[in-house]
Amino acid sequence: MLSKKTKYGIKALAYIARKSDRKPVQASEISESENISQKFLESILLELRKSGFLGSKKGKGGGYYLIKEPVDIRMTAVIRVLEGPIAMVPCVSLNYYEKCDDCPDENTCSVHKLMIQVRDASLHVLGENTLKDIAFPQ
Amino acid sequence: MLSKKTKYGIKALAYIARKSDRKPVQASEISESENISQKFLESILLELRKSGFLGSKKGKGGGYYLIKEPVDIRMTAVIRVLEGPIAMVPCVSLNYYEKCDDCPDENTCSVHKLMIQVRDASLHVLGENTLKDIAFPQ
DNA sequence: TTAAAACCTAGTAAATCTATAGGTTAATAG
DNA sequence: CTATTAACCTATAGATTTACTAGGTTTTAA
Repeated sequence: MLSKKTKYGIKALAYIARKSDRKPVQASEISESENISQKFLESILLELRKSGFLGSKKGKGGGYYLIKEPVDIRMTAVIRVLEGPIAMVPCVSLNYYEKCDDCPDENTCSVHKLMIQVRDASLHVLGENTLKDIAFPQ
Repeated sequence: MLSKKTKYGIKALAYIARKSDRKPVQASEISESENISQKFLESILLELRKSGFLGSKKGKGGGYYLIKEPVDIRMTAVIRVLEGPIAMVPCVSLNYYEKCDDCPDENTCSVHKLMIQVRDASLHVLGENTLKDIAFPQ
């Protein structure tokens, strides 16, 4: 399951992307428009800034703005930052690999092979979709 | 993320499927062989029995056995019973649909369309794979 | 009659999620 | 220079979920 944090984060990025003029967008505006608790959203936007998706400007007229073009932001990258691994088990995660306690050998694990397939399928979808695709659906 | 419960459940089913003679398999045997806490495993096997995947026999020589052929057990069905929805958000779940609090209109939600694609990709993989495929990998 | 194994109920420690509270700092407008 | 705005920061807390554990009861076979 996708956490609310990730969901809100994606929605916020899409909202900012849709405001094509490069003027900063305030957290309060996104919060109201997307029905997200403002304080919670602030922490998410902060995280997105720290991880290099957003820039920010303080004070009056300040807010958040995209640093890269929407077409250059893959959804894999966004989800990895906000949610963590895309894989359903750590032992098949490319970016957050962890060995399972219970498995002596991954190659003979019945779950392992299946989860690699699921991971690759998700990875394909999320890697093909960029922020542009989700902010401006056709 | 896949819960341990689901992971253990799949491993247990695969273990039982591999014992091709139809004699009941004890929880203790699976527990030892697959490194799963026995009590926890018992509760999982019980759930799998109640949901129609396994039959059971009490007393000495008792245990759990498959009710259907492995080839007739899709991984979608197993995961839905143990884990719940396959979709990453309830609003795109086929079997566990729920409306989002924050979304006035799903059709204009940027996350919605993306998550439908992810769901369909996962559904395809999990629907193509049966217990036979994961118990007897080639 | 004894042992084995499924079955049942309850509880619990730890982690995670979803925020909220209450401020500080920096930038802008007047 | 001052007031206002909005990002930034730290801490905390309630709710939920996860991953078990404890301690039994019931059924079956030898």
